[in-house]
Amino acid sequence: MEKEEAIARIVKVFQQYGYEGATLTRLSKATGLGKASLYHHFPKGKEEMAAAVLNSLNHCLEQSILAPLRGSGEPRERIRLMSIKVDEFYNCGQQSCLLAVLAIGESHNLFHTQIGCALNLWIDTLAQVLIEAGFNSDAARQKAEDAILQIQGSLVLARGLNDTAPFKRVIKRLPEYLLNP
Amino acid sequence: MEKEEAIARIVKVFQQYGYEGATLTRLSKATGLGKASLYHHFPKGKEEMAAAVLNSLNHCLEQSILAPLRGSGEPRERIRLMSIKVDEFYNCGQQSCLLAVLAIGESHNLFHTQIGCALNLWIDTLAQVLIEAGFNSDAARQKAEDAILQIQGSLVLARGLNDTAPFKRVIKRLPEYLLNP
DNA sequence: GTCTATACACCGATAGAC
DNA sequence: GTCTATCGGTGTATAGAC
Repeated sequence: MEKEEAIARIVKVFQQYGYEGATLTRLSKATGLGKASLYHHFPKGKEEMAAAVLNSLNHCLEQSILAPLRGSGEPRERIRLMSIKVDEFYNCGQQSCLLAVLAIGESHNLFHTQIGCALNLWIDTLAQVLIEAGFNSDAARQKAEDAILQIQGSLVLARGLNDTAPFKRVIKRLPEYLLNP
Repeated sequence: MEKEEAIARIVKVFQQYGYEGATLTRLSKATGLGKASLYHHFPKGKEEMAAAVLNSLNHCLEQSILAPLRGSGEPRERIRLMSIKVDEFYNCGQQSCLLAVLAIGESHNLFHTQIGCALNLWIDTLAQVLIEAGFNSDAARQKAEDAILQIQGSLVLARGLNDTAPFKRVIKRLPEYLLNP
């Protein structure tokens, strides 16, 4: 599908500029399509593009992060794999999280349900691994929430300090942090 | 000063909508001033308003968070006080961090230096307290960075999950987290 | 399916009366 | 110091040719 490539480029525009800053002009330049062509693929315009972008993100999250977590190996190995995939997913900390960016401005009202679902799904899936690793339900949920929280915080700091070191540090210690009692 | 009150209202618009979403119409409604009146107070328009908002934030950060950290009491007591002030500062997790919001979109290019300085100042001041508490320089810096990272991450999660619990949890355990070896 | 041309609303910004 | 009125530019969205 060529549409997948277009969506991938649209994702980057929303990530970098946020919902309000992702203008049709920028989206047009990023995809190489004219404005009218964008409306051919996304009849409801920008809102539909953002929805498609969130669907794409859910798909990527599922394929590259959640699927490994639900795998059949040792919990420690699955978490190690997730860390690697998270590192790839955010390009070593150089990219903002779309879920966090779209939680600001008008897009918050439009998509807060889907944003919440995506975050919760990630947390729940990670918590399940921790339960398998021997933690009780509450501790697992809290640790999982904490892991996502640290990933998000490290992305904010990486952007704010213009230095990916905080992200790299969080990713590196993630398996140890999650599995230590 | 009445201008302080106007800036306080402008802050909330930038927090909620981001730089691109903070339109003059919204800023006008929020302050009760006409567009032309806003230009009387901020001749360079929106960019100057955002700069004023960042100055105001730096002032608030200094007064309510950094000053207590530089106080003369026990490190443990100063950090406890900071936690309380951070809780107030972000309205118990209901408000986004302006530094994080302005690090997205065009405002990132305009203000990334000031955003980085503000974050670094906070981290450095906190690290100094930890050094006084007995940590070596590297450990103190890392712990301080981690604390700010967790605060930022908890704000992202609070917004994304529409639940301030993650923020409250981070704030509650902050003193213990920072001072345990 | 893509383009050019265009419609209309809103944006940031300014002029000038009060 | 605030307002109304207005400017040029840009935003989203559409019409219609190819």
